[in-house]
Amino acid sequence: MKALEASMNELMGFPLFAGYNKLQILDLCQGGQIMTSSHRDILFHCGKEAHCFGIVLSGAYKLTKPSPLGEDVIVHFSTPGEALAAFIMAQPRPVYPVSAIAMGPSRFLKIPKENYINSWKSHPDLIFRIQNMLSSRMNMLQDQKVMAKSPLSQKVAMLLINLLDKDTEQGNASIKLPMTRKEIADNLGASVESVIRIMSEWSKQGIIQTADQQIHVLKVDKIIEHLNDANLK
Amino acid sequence: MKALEASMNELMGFPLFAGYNKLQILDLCQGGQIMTSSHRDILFHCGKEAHCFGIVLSGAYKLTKPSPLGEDVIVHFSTPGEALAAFIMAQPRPVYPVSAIAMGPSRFLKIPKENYINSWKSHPDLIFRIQNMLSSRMNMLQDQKVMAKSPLSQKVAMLLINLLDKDTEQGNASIKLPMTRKEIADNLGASVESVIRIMSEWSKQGIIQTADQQIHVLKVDKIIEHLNDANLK
DNA sequence: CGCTCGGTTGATGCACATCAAAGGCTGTGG
DNA sequence: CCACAGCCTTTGATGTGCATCAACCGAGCG
Repeated sequence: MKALEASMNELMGFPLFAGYNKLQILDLCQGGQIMTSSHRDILFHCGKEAHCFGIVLSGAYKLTKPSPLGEDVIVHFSTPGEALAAFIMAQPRPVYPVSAIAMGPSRFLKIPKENYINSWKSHPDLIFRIQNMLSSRMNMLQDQKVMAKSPLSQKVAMLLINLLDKDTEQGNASIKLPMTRKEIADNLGASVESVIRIMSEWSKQGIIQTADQQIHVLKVDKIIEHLNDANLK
Repeated sequence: MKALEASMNELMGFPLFAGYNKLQILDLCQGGQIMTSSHRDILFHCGKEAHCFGIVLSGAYKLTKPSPLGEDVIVHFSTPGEALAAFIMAQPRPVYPVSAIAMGPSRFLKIPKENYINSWKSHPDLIFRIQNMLSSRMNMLQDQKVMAKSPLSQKVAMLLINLLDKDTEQGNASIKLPMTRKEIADNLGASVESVIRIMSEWSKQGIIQTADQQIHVLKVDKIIEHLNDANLK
């Protein structure tokens, strides 16, 4: 738990706080703490009562939920600038619907629930931005649901596209967060082996390339093409 | 499009407006129209610009989205009291992310977008209720995602439980909306035939019973048991 | 050096989708 | 009033995408 000031630059860069000045942000985040997590550290547990919400500062967190079969399913990947658990603060006695686990070293600004109910509530524009975040996350979930009957390779393609950083330069792009095949599988509801079979095929074809947990997409158009193609492979 | 007054009783009964009086509700809904839909009427189309949001008054609507394979996937079933498209009103130029189609005769209160941005926005409690609706819908989507690897029969069981009306009397309950097996399949990302095979088995065992599109669950505990059971069937 | 973790590959089987065919039911138009 | 077209349900036969099981390898690490 370090000083809030130190991360002010990051905070001011996030769309969530666009147009707010330093003082306003300090007020909104007062009493907040900066949590630094190592790889696989757990930020909060699914099912526990939620006293805080917060914002991802750096790195990434995966949001997981235990399946009836014991293994954890990854519901969402959260990247810097995203708000976590803000959506449930409006409930009388909120409970985390998922667990949050760090993927590599990450940092998180943890803010007390009271702030949301007191100061955030009186900023309708802020609440609207939260609402937009939430609705865009729901959209992603719906899009995934729509692909339920598509072949696994298309689901993988979709996931890659969604996670791509937009610094595309001539059809070349990469995914910032360190992601294992298992995590991809856990997100898609598939088995590791199946994901590997698909992705190593793409590696051979030079469409993607993995180095040190970082996935680079060399031929974005090929992936998109695959996404739209009716014929599988 | 009938007078708003006529449906005031319904509106006042919804949790969304709990604690609000007639005048306040009239103000919030001013300029609204009551749409009456017949079976399979389309309320709005996925992809069209959204000038209105609204509230389901009676009957039910299914929210669908076209899949890459052409067929429509059902993303959600909306029942009376639920708000539709309210979540996206905060966007500068909102577009319906799904289509809404009536299941049997239904009624819908259609409210202009401006109301949300003007009058609704200044009622933080109202916005919080909307946010809670949205987050509970997202929870359902997440729960479904978690069951991705479970056998189909458990997914069907889960769906039935979620749709059950809570007027349970000695393990007997029923689902209000008229639902075909195809709609269940379209919601679960399965084929009609598979759903039928599962449900007719349950019918034979006297666990459920269908009459005139209404599904009655005679032995709720059996369904719940099936949901938790590790062994499939 | 044993350990865990991530990736990879092959063999086998099963839960579903798919295809096909048929009967009941409702509404619609000639 | 009958014919016809849709829609919903059902049942059986056949095929397949992917899970599962079982190994094995290389790399980082205490």
